[in-house]
Amino acid sequence: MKVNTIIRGDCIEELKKFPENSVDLIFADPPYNMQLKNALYRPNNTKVDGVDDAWDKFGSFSEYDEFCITWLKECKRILKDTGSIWVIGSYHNIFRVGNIMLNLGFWILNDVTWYKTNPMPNFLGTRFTNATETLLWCSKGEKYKKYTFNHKMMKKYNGDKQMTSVWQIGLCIRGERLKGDDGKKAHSTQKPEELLKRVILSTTKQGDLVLDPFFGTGTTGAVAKKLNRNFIGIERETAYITLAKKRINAIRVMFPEAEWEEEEIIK
Amino acid sequence: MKVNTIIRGDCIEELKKFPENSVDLIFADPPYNMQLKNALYRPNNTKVDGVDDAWDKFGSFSEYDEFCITWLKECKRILKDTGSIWVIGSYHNIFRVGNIMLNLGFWILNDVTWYKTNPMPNFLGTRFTNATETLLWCSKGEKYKKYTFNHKMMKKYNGDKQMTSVWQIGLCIRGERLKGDDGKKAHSTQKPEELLKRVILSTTKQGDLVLDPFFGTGTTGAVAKKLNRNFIGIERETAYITLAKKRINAIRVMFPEAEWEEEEIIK
DNA sequence: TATAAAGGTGAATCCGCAC
DNA sequence: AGTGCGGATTCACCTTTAT
Repeated sequence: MKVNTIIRGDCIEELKKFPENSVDLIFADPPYNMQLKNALYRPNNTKVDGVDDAWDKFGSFSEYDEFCITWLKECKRILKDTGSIWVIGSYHNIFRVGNIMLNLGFWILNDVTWYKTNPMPNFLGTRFTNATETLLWCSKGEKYKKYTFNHKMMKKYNGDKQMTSVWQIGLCIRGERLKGDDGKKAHSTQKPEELLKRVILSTTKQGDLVLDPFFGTGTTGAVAKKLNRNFIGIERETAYITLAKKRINAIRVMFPEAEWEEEEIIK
Repeated sequence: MKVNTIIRGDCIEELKKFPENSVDLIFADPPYNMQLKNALYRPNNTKVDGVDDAWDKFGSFSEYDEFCITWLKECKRILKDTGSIWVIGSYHNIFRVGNIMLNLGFWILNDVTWYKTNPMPNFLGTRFTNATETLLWCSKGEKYKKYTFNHKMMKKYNGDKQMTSVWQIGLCIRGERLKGDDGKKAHSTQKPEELLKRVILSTTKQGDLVLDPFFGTGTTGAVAKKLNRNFIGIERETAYITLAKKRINAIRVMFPEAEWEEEEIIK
């Protein structure tokens, strides 16, 4: 299988082509099915640039469920017994996704809270500021206990204290946020590299294969490369693929944390 | 309906006796179905006193689901159109509960993260420290928009900054933790009063009726009384009821925050 | 009496292998 | 599938005991 590449195509169709037990880690950032109805305005009357992409539209819960059941089933099939899977979502979709994953036999290891240091406030004062997204980290099933978890490395990364399931990380903004030719954000839901860094650093070894079925602008690939991991991305939209390729090819720097693992291997 | 009382009986049977549209707020802390298998020991060889109560045992996911569908349906029926419901859970159950609530038409307003300041570590280094529980705050449905939310009060309570969906609160320990005659914790999952304080303060008015279908040792009732709200608790176990009654009868002090609302009403 | 050391504990899906 | 055992493993508090 060719690695460090982006496959252009439909997520489900492409996942079906993977052999069983072939992937070490899956990171999935699926559509959230946000069900946004009306435009949202800030107090100063400027419009909030929300997620209204066609790919985030589903007709009903069951349509969204069907979609998730299908791609998650394929993920389970192609995941190695020692592998694990991460899925990120918000309250709009994570309870449906989590329920499906449990029904498919995935075994939840942690529900990690991405605690945003700079969330968008609730302008109308109708709710608490929605300051989190949730990452579900799961092994292939209850009996698969040999999943990779670099406990000591994450402890070191966290200042010699065991890392908790709450990760305080800022939104992906400014220089890190990819812009299109029009100067606007190229992807509506680009994730911060720090998030992927913790995911990949904690649950893979160097040389492992990381698969991202919703590759977008390639944050997973960029971080995998910086950490000496192999990656495969699946993405439908050519515009995203173009940006991701450019981004990943430009990477020359390695995160120093990638070397920490070597120490463990030598020891 | 008699308020400020504890009903002894089965949660579902008792909920069925409530009239429609009669309750302002529901706080539910249902069994989590933790599925604990073996004993767990700390590195110093002391045994962790885990949750092994009979009330937390369910035969299967579908058995647990059926239970939750039934009591949540009743909750929806008896909730006022201006009311809202909170359900707390961990990753063991919250994805099933959340999925069911969505299917029943509840409308998620926030998924609040209880970020524990002093969680129990993962002793064997097999996962991240599980540092959170999740509270789902929902209105009766998408079209019910007149739910109570004391935005200004919570902002004041939070040092004049809008409160976010992440609440850093310690575990219920020491003096606050109710003990039995044997000196051991009376209830295995007693919640901190600070958690209920934020729930009741933010989403009810003085004099409102708060219902807790899994009353336990009565944290909801105690906080409701301190905040000048009425409460009804449903609880099956006599031992818990005895403790809760004693606890609530002993309360003479009011949380000063209860008075804040009067200011709003006067204004 | 003051300070230090030791002990207790919390909604926890917490190991791996040999026999 | 169950049992037994060697070995690696923890954070923030507060309470109790020791120096």
